[in-house]
Amino acid sequence: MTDLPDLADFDDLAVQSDELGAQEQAVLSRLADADHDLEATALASNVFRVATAMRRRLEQAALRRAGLSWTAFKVLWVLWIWGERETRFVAVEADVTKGTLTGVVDTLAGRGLVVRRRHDDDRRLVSIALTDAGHDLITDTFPVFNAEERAIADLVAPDEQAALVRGLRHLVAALEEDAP
Amino acid sequence: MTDLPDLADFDDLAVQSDELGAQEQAVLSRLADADHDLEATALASNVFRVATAMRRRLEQAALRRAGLSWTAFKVLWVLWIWGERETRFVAVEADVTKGTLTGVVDTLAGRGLVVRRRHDDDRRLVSIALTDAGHDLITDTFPVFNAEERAIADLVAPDEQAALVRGLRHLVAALEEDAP
DNA sequence: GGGAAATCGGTTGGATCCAAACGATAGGCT
DNA sequence: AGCCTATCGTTTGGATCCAACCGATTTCCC
Repeated sequence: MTDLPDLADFDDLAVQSDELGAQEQAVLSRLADADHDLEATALASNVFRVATAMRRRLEQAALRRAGLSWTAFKVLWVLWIWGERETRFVAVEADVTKGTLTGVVDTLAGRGLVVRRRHDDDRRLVSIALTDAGHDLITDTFPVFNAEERAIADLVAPDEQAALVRGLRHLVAALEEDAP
Repeated sequence: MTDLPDLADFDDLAVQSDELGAQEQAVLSRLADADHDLEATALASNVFRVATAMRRRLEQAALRRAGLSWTAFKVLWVLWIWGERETRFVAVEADVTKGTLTGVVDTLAGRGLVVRRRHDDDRRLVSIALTDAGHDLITDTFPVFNAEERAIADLVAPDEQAALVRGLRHLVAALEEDAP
């Protein structure tokens, strides 16, 4: 097989702006002549790149030391915010399926961070609550997490940050309203 | 145990704007008195909510029918954009670890969608390429995926979409530059 | 030429993640 | 009272996901 080119070989691709990363440049090259919507791709791909980079930073800076996965943290946080809640509610708030939540709660319960309680009257329902250890862990971890959120937010100017939040809220609302 | 409150019980929480969802309202209630940066939380949480909702829509509308997971699709797409590439390159572009990529490529190779080739000269290296079947699948799937990206982008006004993309690109660049 | 360090892709162990199905339970209707 | 439908949380099967580690290979230095 012939020698494979280096990524740097693509620096000479025509671009719309020097803001674009190499991946977007390659996409332009590949798709520009075709019936593809690059602006739409730009929105989606940049949302995902931001989300992935932010999550990685937050996991490294705040969750690793606490030994928490992303979703485990979200579950503790939802219970901290809302108090003892039923499984179906926590799954919605943590944005995972009930099946996934069962597994994550198994892990947290195994560490003594949460407990499950069967509902007295409707025995289909199970509620989940933080233990003292779980409460201590989330109150220790959240400030570190929030400080890193602040550090990330400070990477852009205040007015741009506000504009981003506004636009993202509009998009979230529209996505949730437009859901089938 | 006492009756657990309904989610609707929280509608009376004081809020900054009727744009806020119930979760942001609960966060305000819980955290507003404490040493927490809600604006920073707003940026991060809205990025993640948009990313999760978009991914769900794109998976439902375009990837499910093709039987592709999110990362499987990304791998096919990266190989389609860049051509045959080494494992280390594809892992970076698809934004997963080499270990994860190995598993995903196992799955795709098992379906006859990609092949692995050992490098002639440097026998540490393995490159991955689309098969004809893989090429057909990505060229069939991507237009559907892109149309859904367009439908999502059209949920906000063109000027707001442009502002979002610009802000997100700045944040991506800043995050990647600020990485340790 | 030989040894040390670095890199590569893959393996290990354990956790997450989903859709679909299941058993248990509740509510409505006849 | 009995049957049917719906809901709940869990289980199943299989895929993804990571950090850490491993064997194989390459490169560099003495």
